[in-house]
Amino acid sequence: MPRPSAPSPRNGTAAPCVEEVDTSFLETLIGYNARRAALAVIDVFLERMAPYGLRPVDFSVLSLVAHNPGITSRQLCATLGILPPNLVGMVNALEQRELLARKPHPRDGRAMGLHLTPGGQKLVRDAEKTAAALEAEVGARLTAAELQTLLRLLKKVYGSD
Amino acid sequence: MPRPSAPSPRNGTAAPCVEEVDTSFLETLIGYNARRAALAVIDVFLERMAPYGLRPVDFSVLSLVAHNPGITSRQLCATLGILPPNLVGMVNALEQRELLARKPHPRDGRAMGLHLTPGGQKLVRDAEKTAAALEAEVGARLTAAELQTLLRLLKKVYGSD
DNA sequence: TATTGTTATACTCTATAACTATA
DNA sequence: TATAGTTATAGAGTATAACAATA
Repeated sequence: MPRPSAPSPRNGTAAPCVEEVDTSFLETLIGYNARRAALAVIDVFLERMAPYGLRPVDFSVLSLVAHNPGITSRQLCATLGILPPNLVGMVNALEQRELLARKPHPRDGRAMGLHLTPGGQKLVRDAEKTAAALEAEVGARLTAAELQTLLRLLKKVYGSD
Repeated sequence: MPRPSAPSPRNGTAAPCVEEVDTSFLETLIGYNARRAALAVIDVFLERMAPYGLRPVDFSVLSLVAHNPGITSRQLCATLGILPPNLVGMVNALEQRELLARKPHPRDGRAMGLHLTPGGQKLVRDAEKTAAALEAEVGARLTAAELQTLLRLLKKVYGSD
C-alpha cells in the first residue's frame, strides 16, 4: 500500500500514489449511493432466492402475478421496466416449471392473462416471507422509522409519490 | 388492485383481468425502491453526460482519478465494484482520448498510477459541475434536509457508515 | 392503423480462466 | 507464493426491427 506524505522526503517530480481512496465527491450523488445500496441488497436477495430457483426479476414477476391475477405481459413490462421480447423467455421458463399459466384474456383476444398455479402460489408465499425476513434483516441497520423514511424518499426520487 | 366486482356482472368462471397494477408488496422492499431510484437518476445522468462522451462509469473513473492522482487500477476496481478485465478497455479508451495517462507507480513496479491530463482535468471540472447541477435538480423533489437524510440512510444500508 | 405477443438478432455489461511481470 | 495488469472469452442483461393475430 502506498504511503506518500510522511515517510519519503525526497519527492521532487515523482508521481504520487494513493493510500486511501477518497470517494467524497461520488458520495454526494444520489445515483451513486442508490445504486450501491440497491446492489448490496440485491446481492443478499440473490442468495436467499437461490433455494427457490428465482432471480430478483423472477420474484418480481411472480409476486406481481400473485397480487394481480390475469395481468398481461404488457402490464408486467410497463410495471417492471422490462422490454416485451425479454419477458417472453422468463414467462416461458416459469410456465415450464408449472409456476404460472397463460390463459386467454376475457376481453382482448390478442392478450394472454397470467395466473399462478397452486404450486406457484405456494412458492410465492414462501418467497415473499423470505423477502420480508431479509428486509427486516437489512433494515436492522436502520430503525423502523428510518426504514419508512428511506422508502418514502426513494419513491419521491423516482416519482411514485 | 384487481377489481372483478363492479363492471362485469356475469363472471362465473371467466379468467379475471387487471385494471390497475397493484405494486404494493414490491414497494415495501428496499432493493426494489433503491433500484428504481437509481435507474431514474442514472437515466438523467446518462443524458447529461452524453455531451462529454462519458457514461456514468467513465465519470466515476475520471472523478476518482481527479481526486486521487496516482490511483491504481486495482484501487479503482475495488472502489467501484468493477472487475479488472472490464476496467482495461475503459482506461484504454480514456487514455486514447488523452483524458488520462498511465505513469509508473513510484514504489511498485507491477502497478501503474493513473493521472489526468490537463484536458482530462478540465473535462472533469465541467462534468462534476453538471453532475452537481443535476443533483440539485433531482433533489428539487426533496428538501435539502430530506436529501441529506436520504444519502445518510443509503450509506447505512450499503455499509459505508 | 394501432397494439399484443413473439422471433431473431445485436449490443452492452459482467464474469471466469489463464498469462506476464513484478513483489 | 502472491499480486497488478492484461488478454481472451463466455455468459447474462438489454436493445431494436420485424412479423402474425387481433383491436
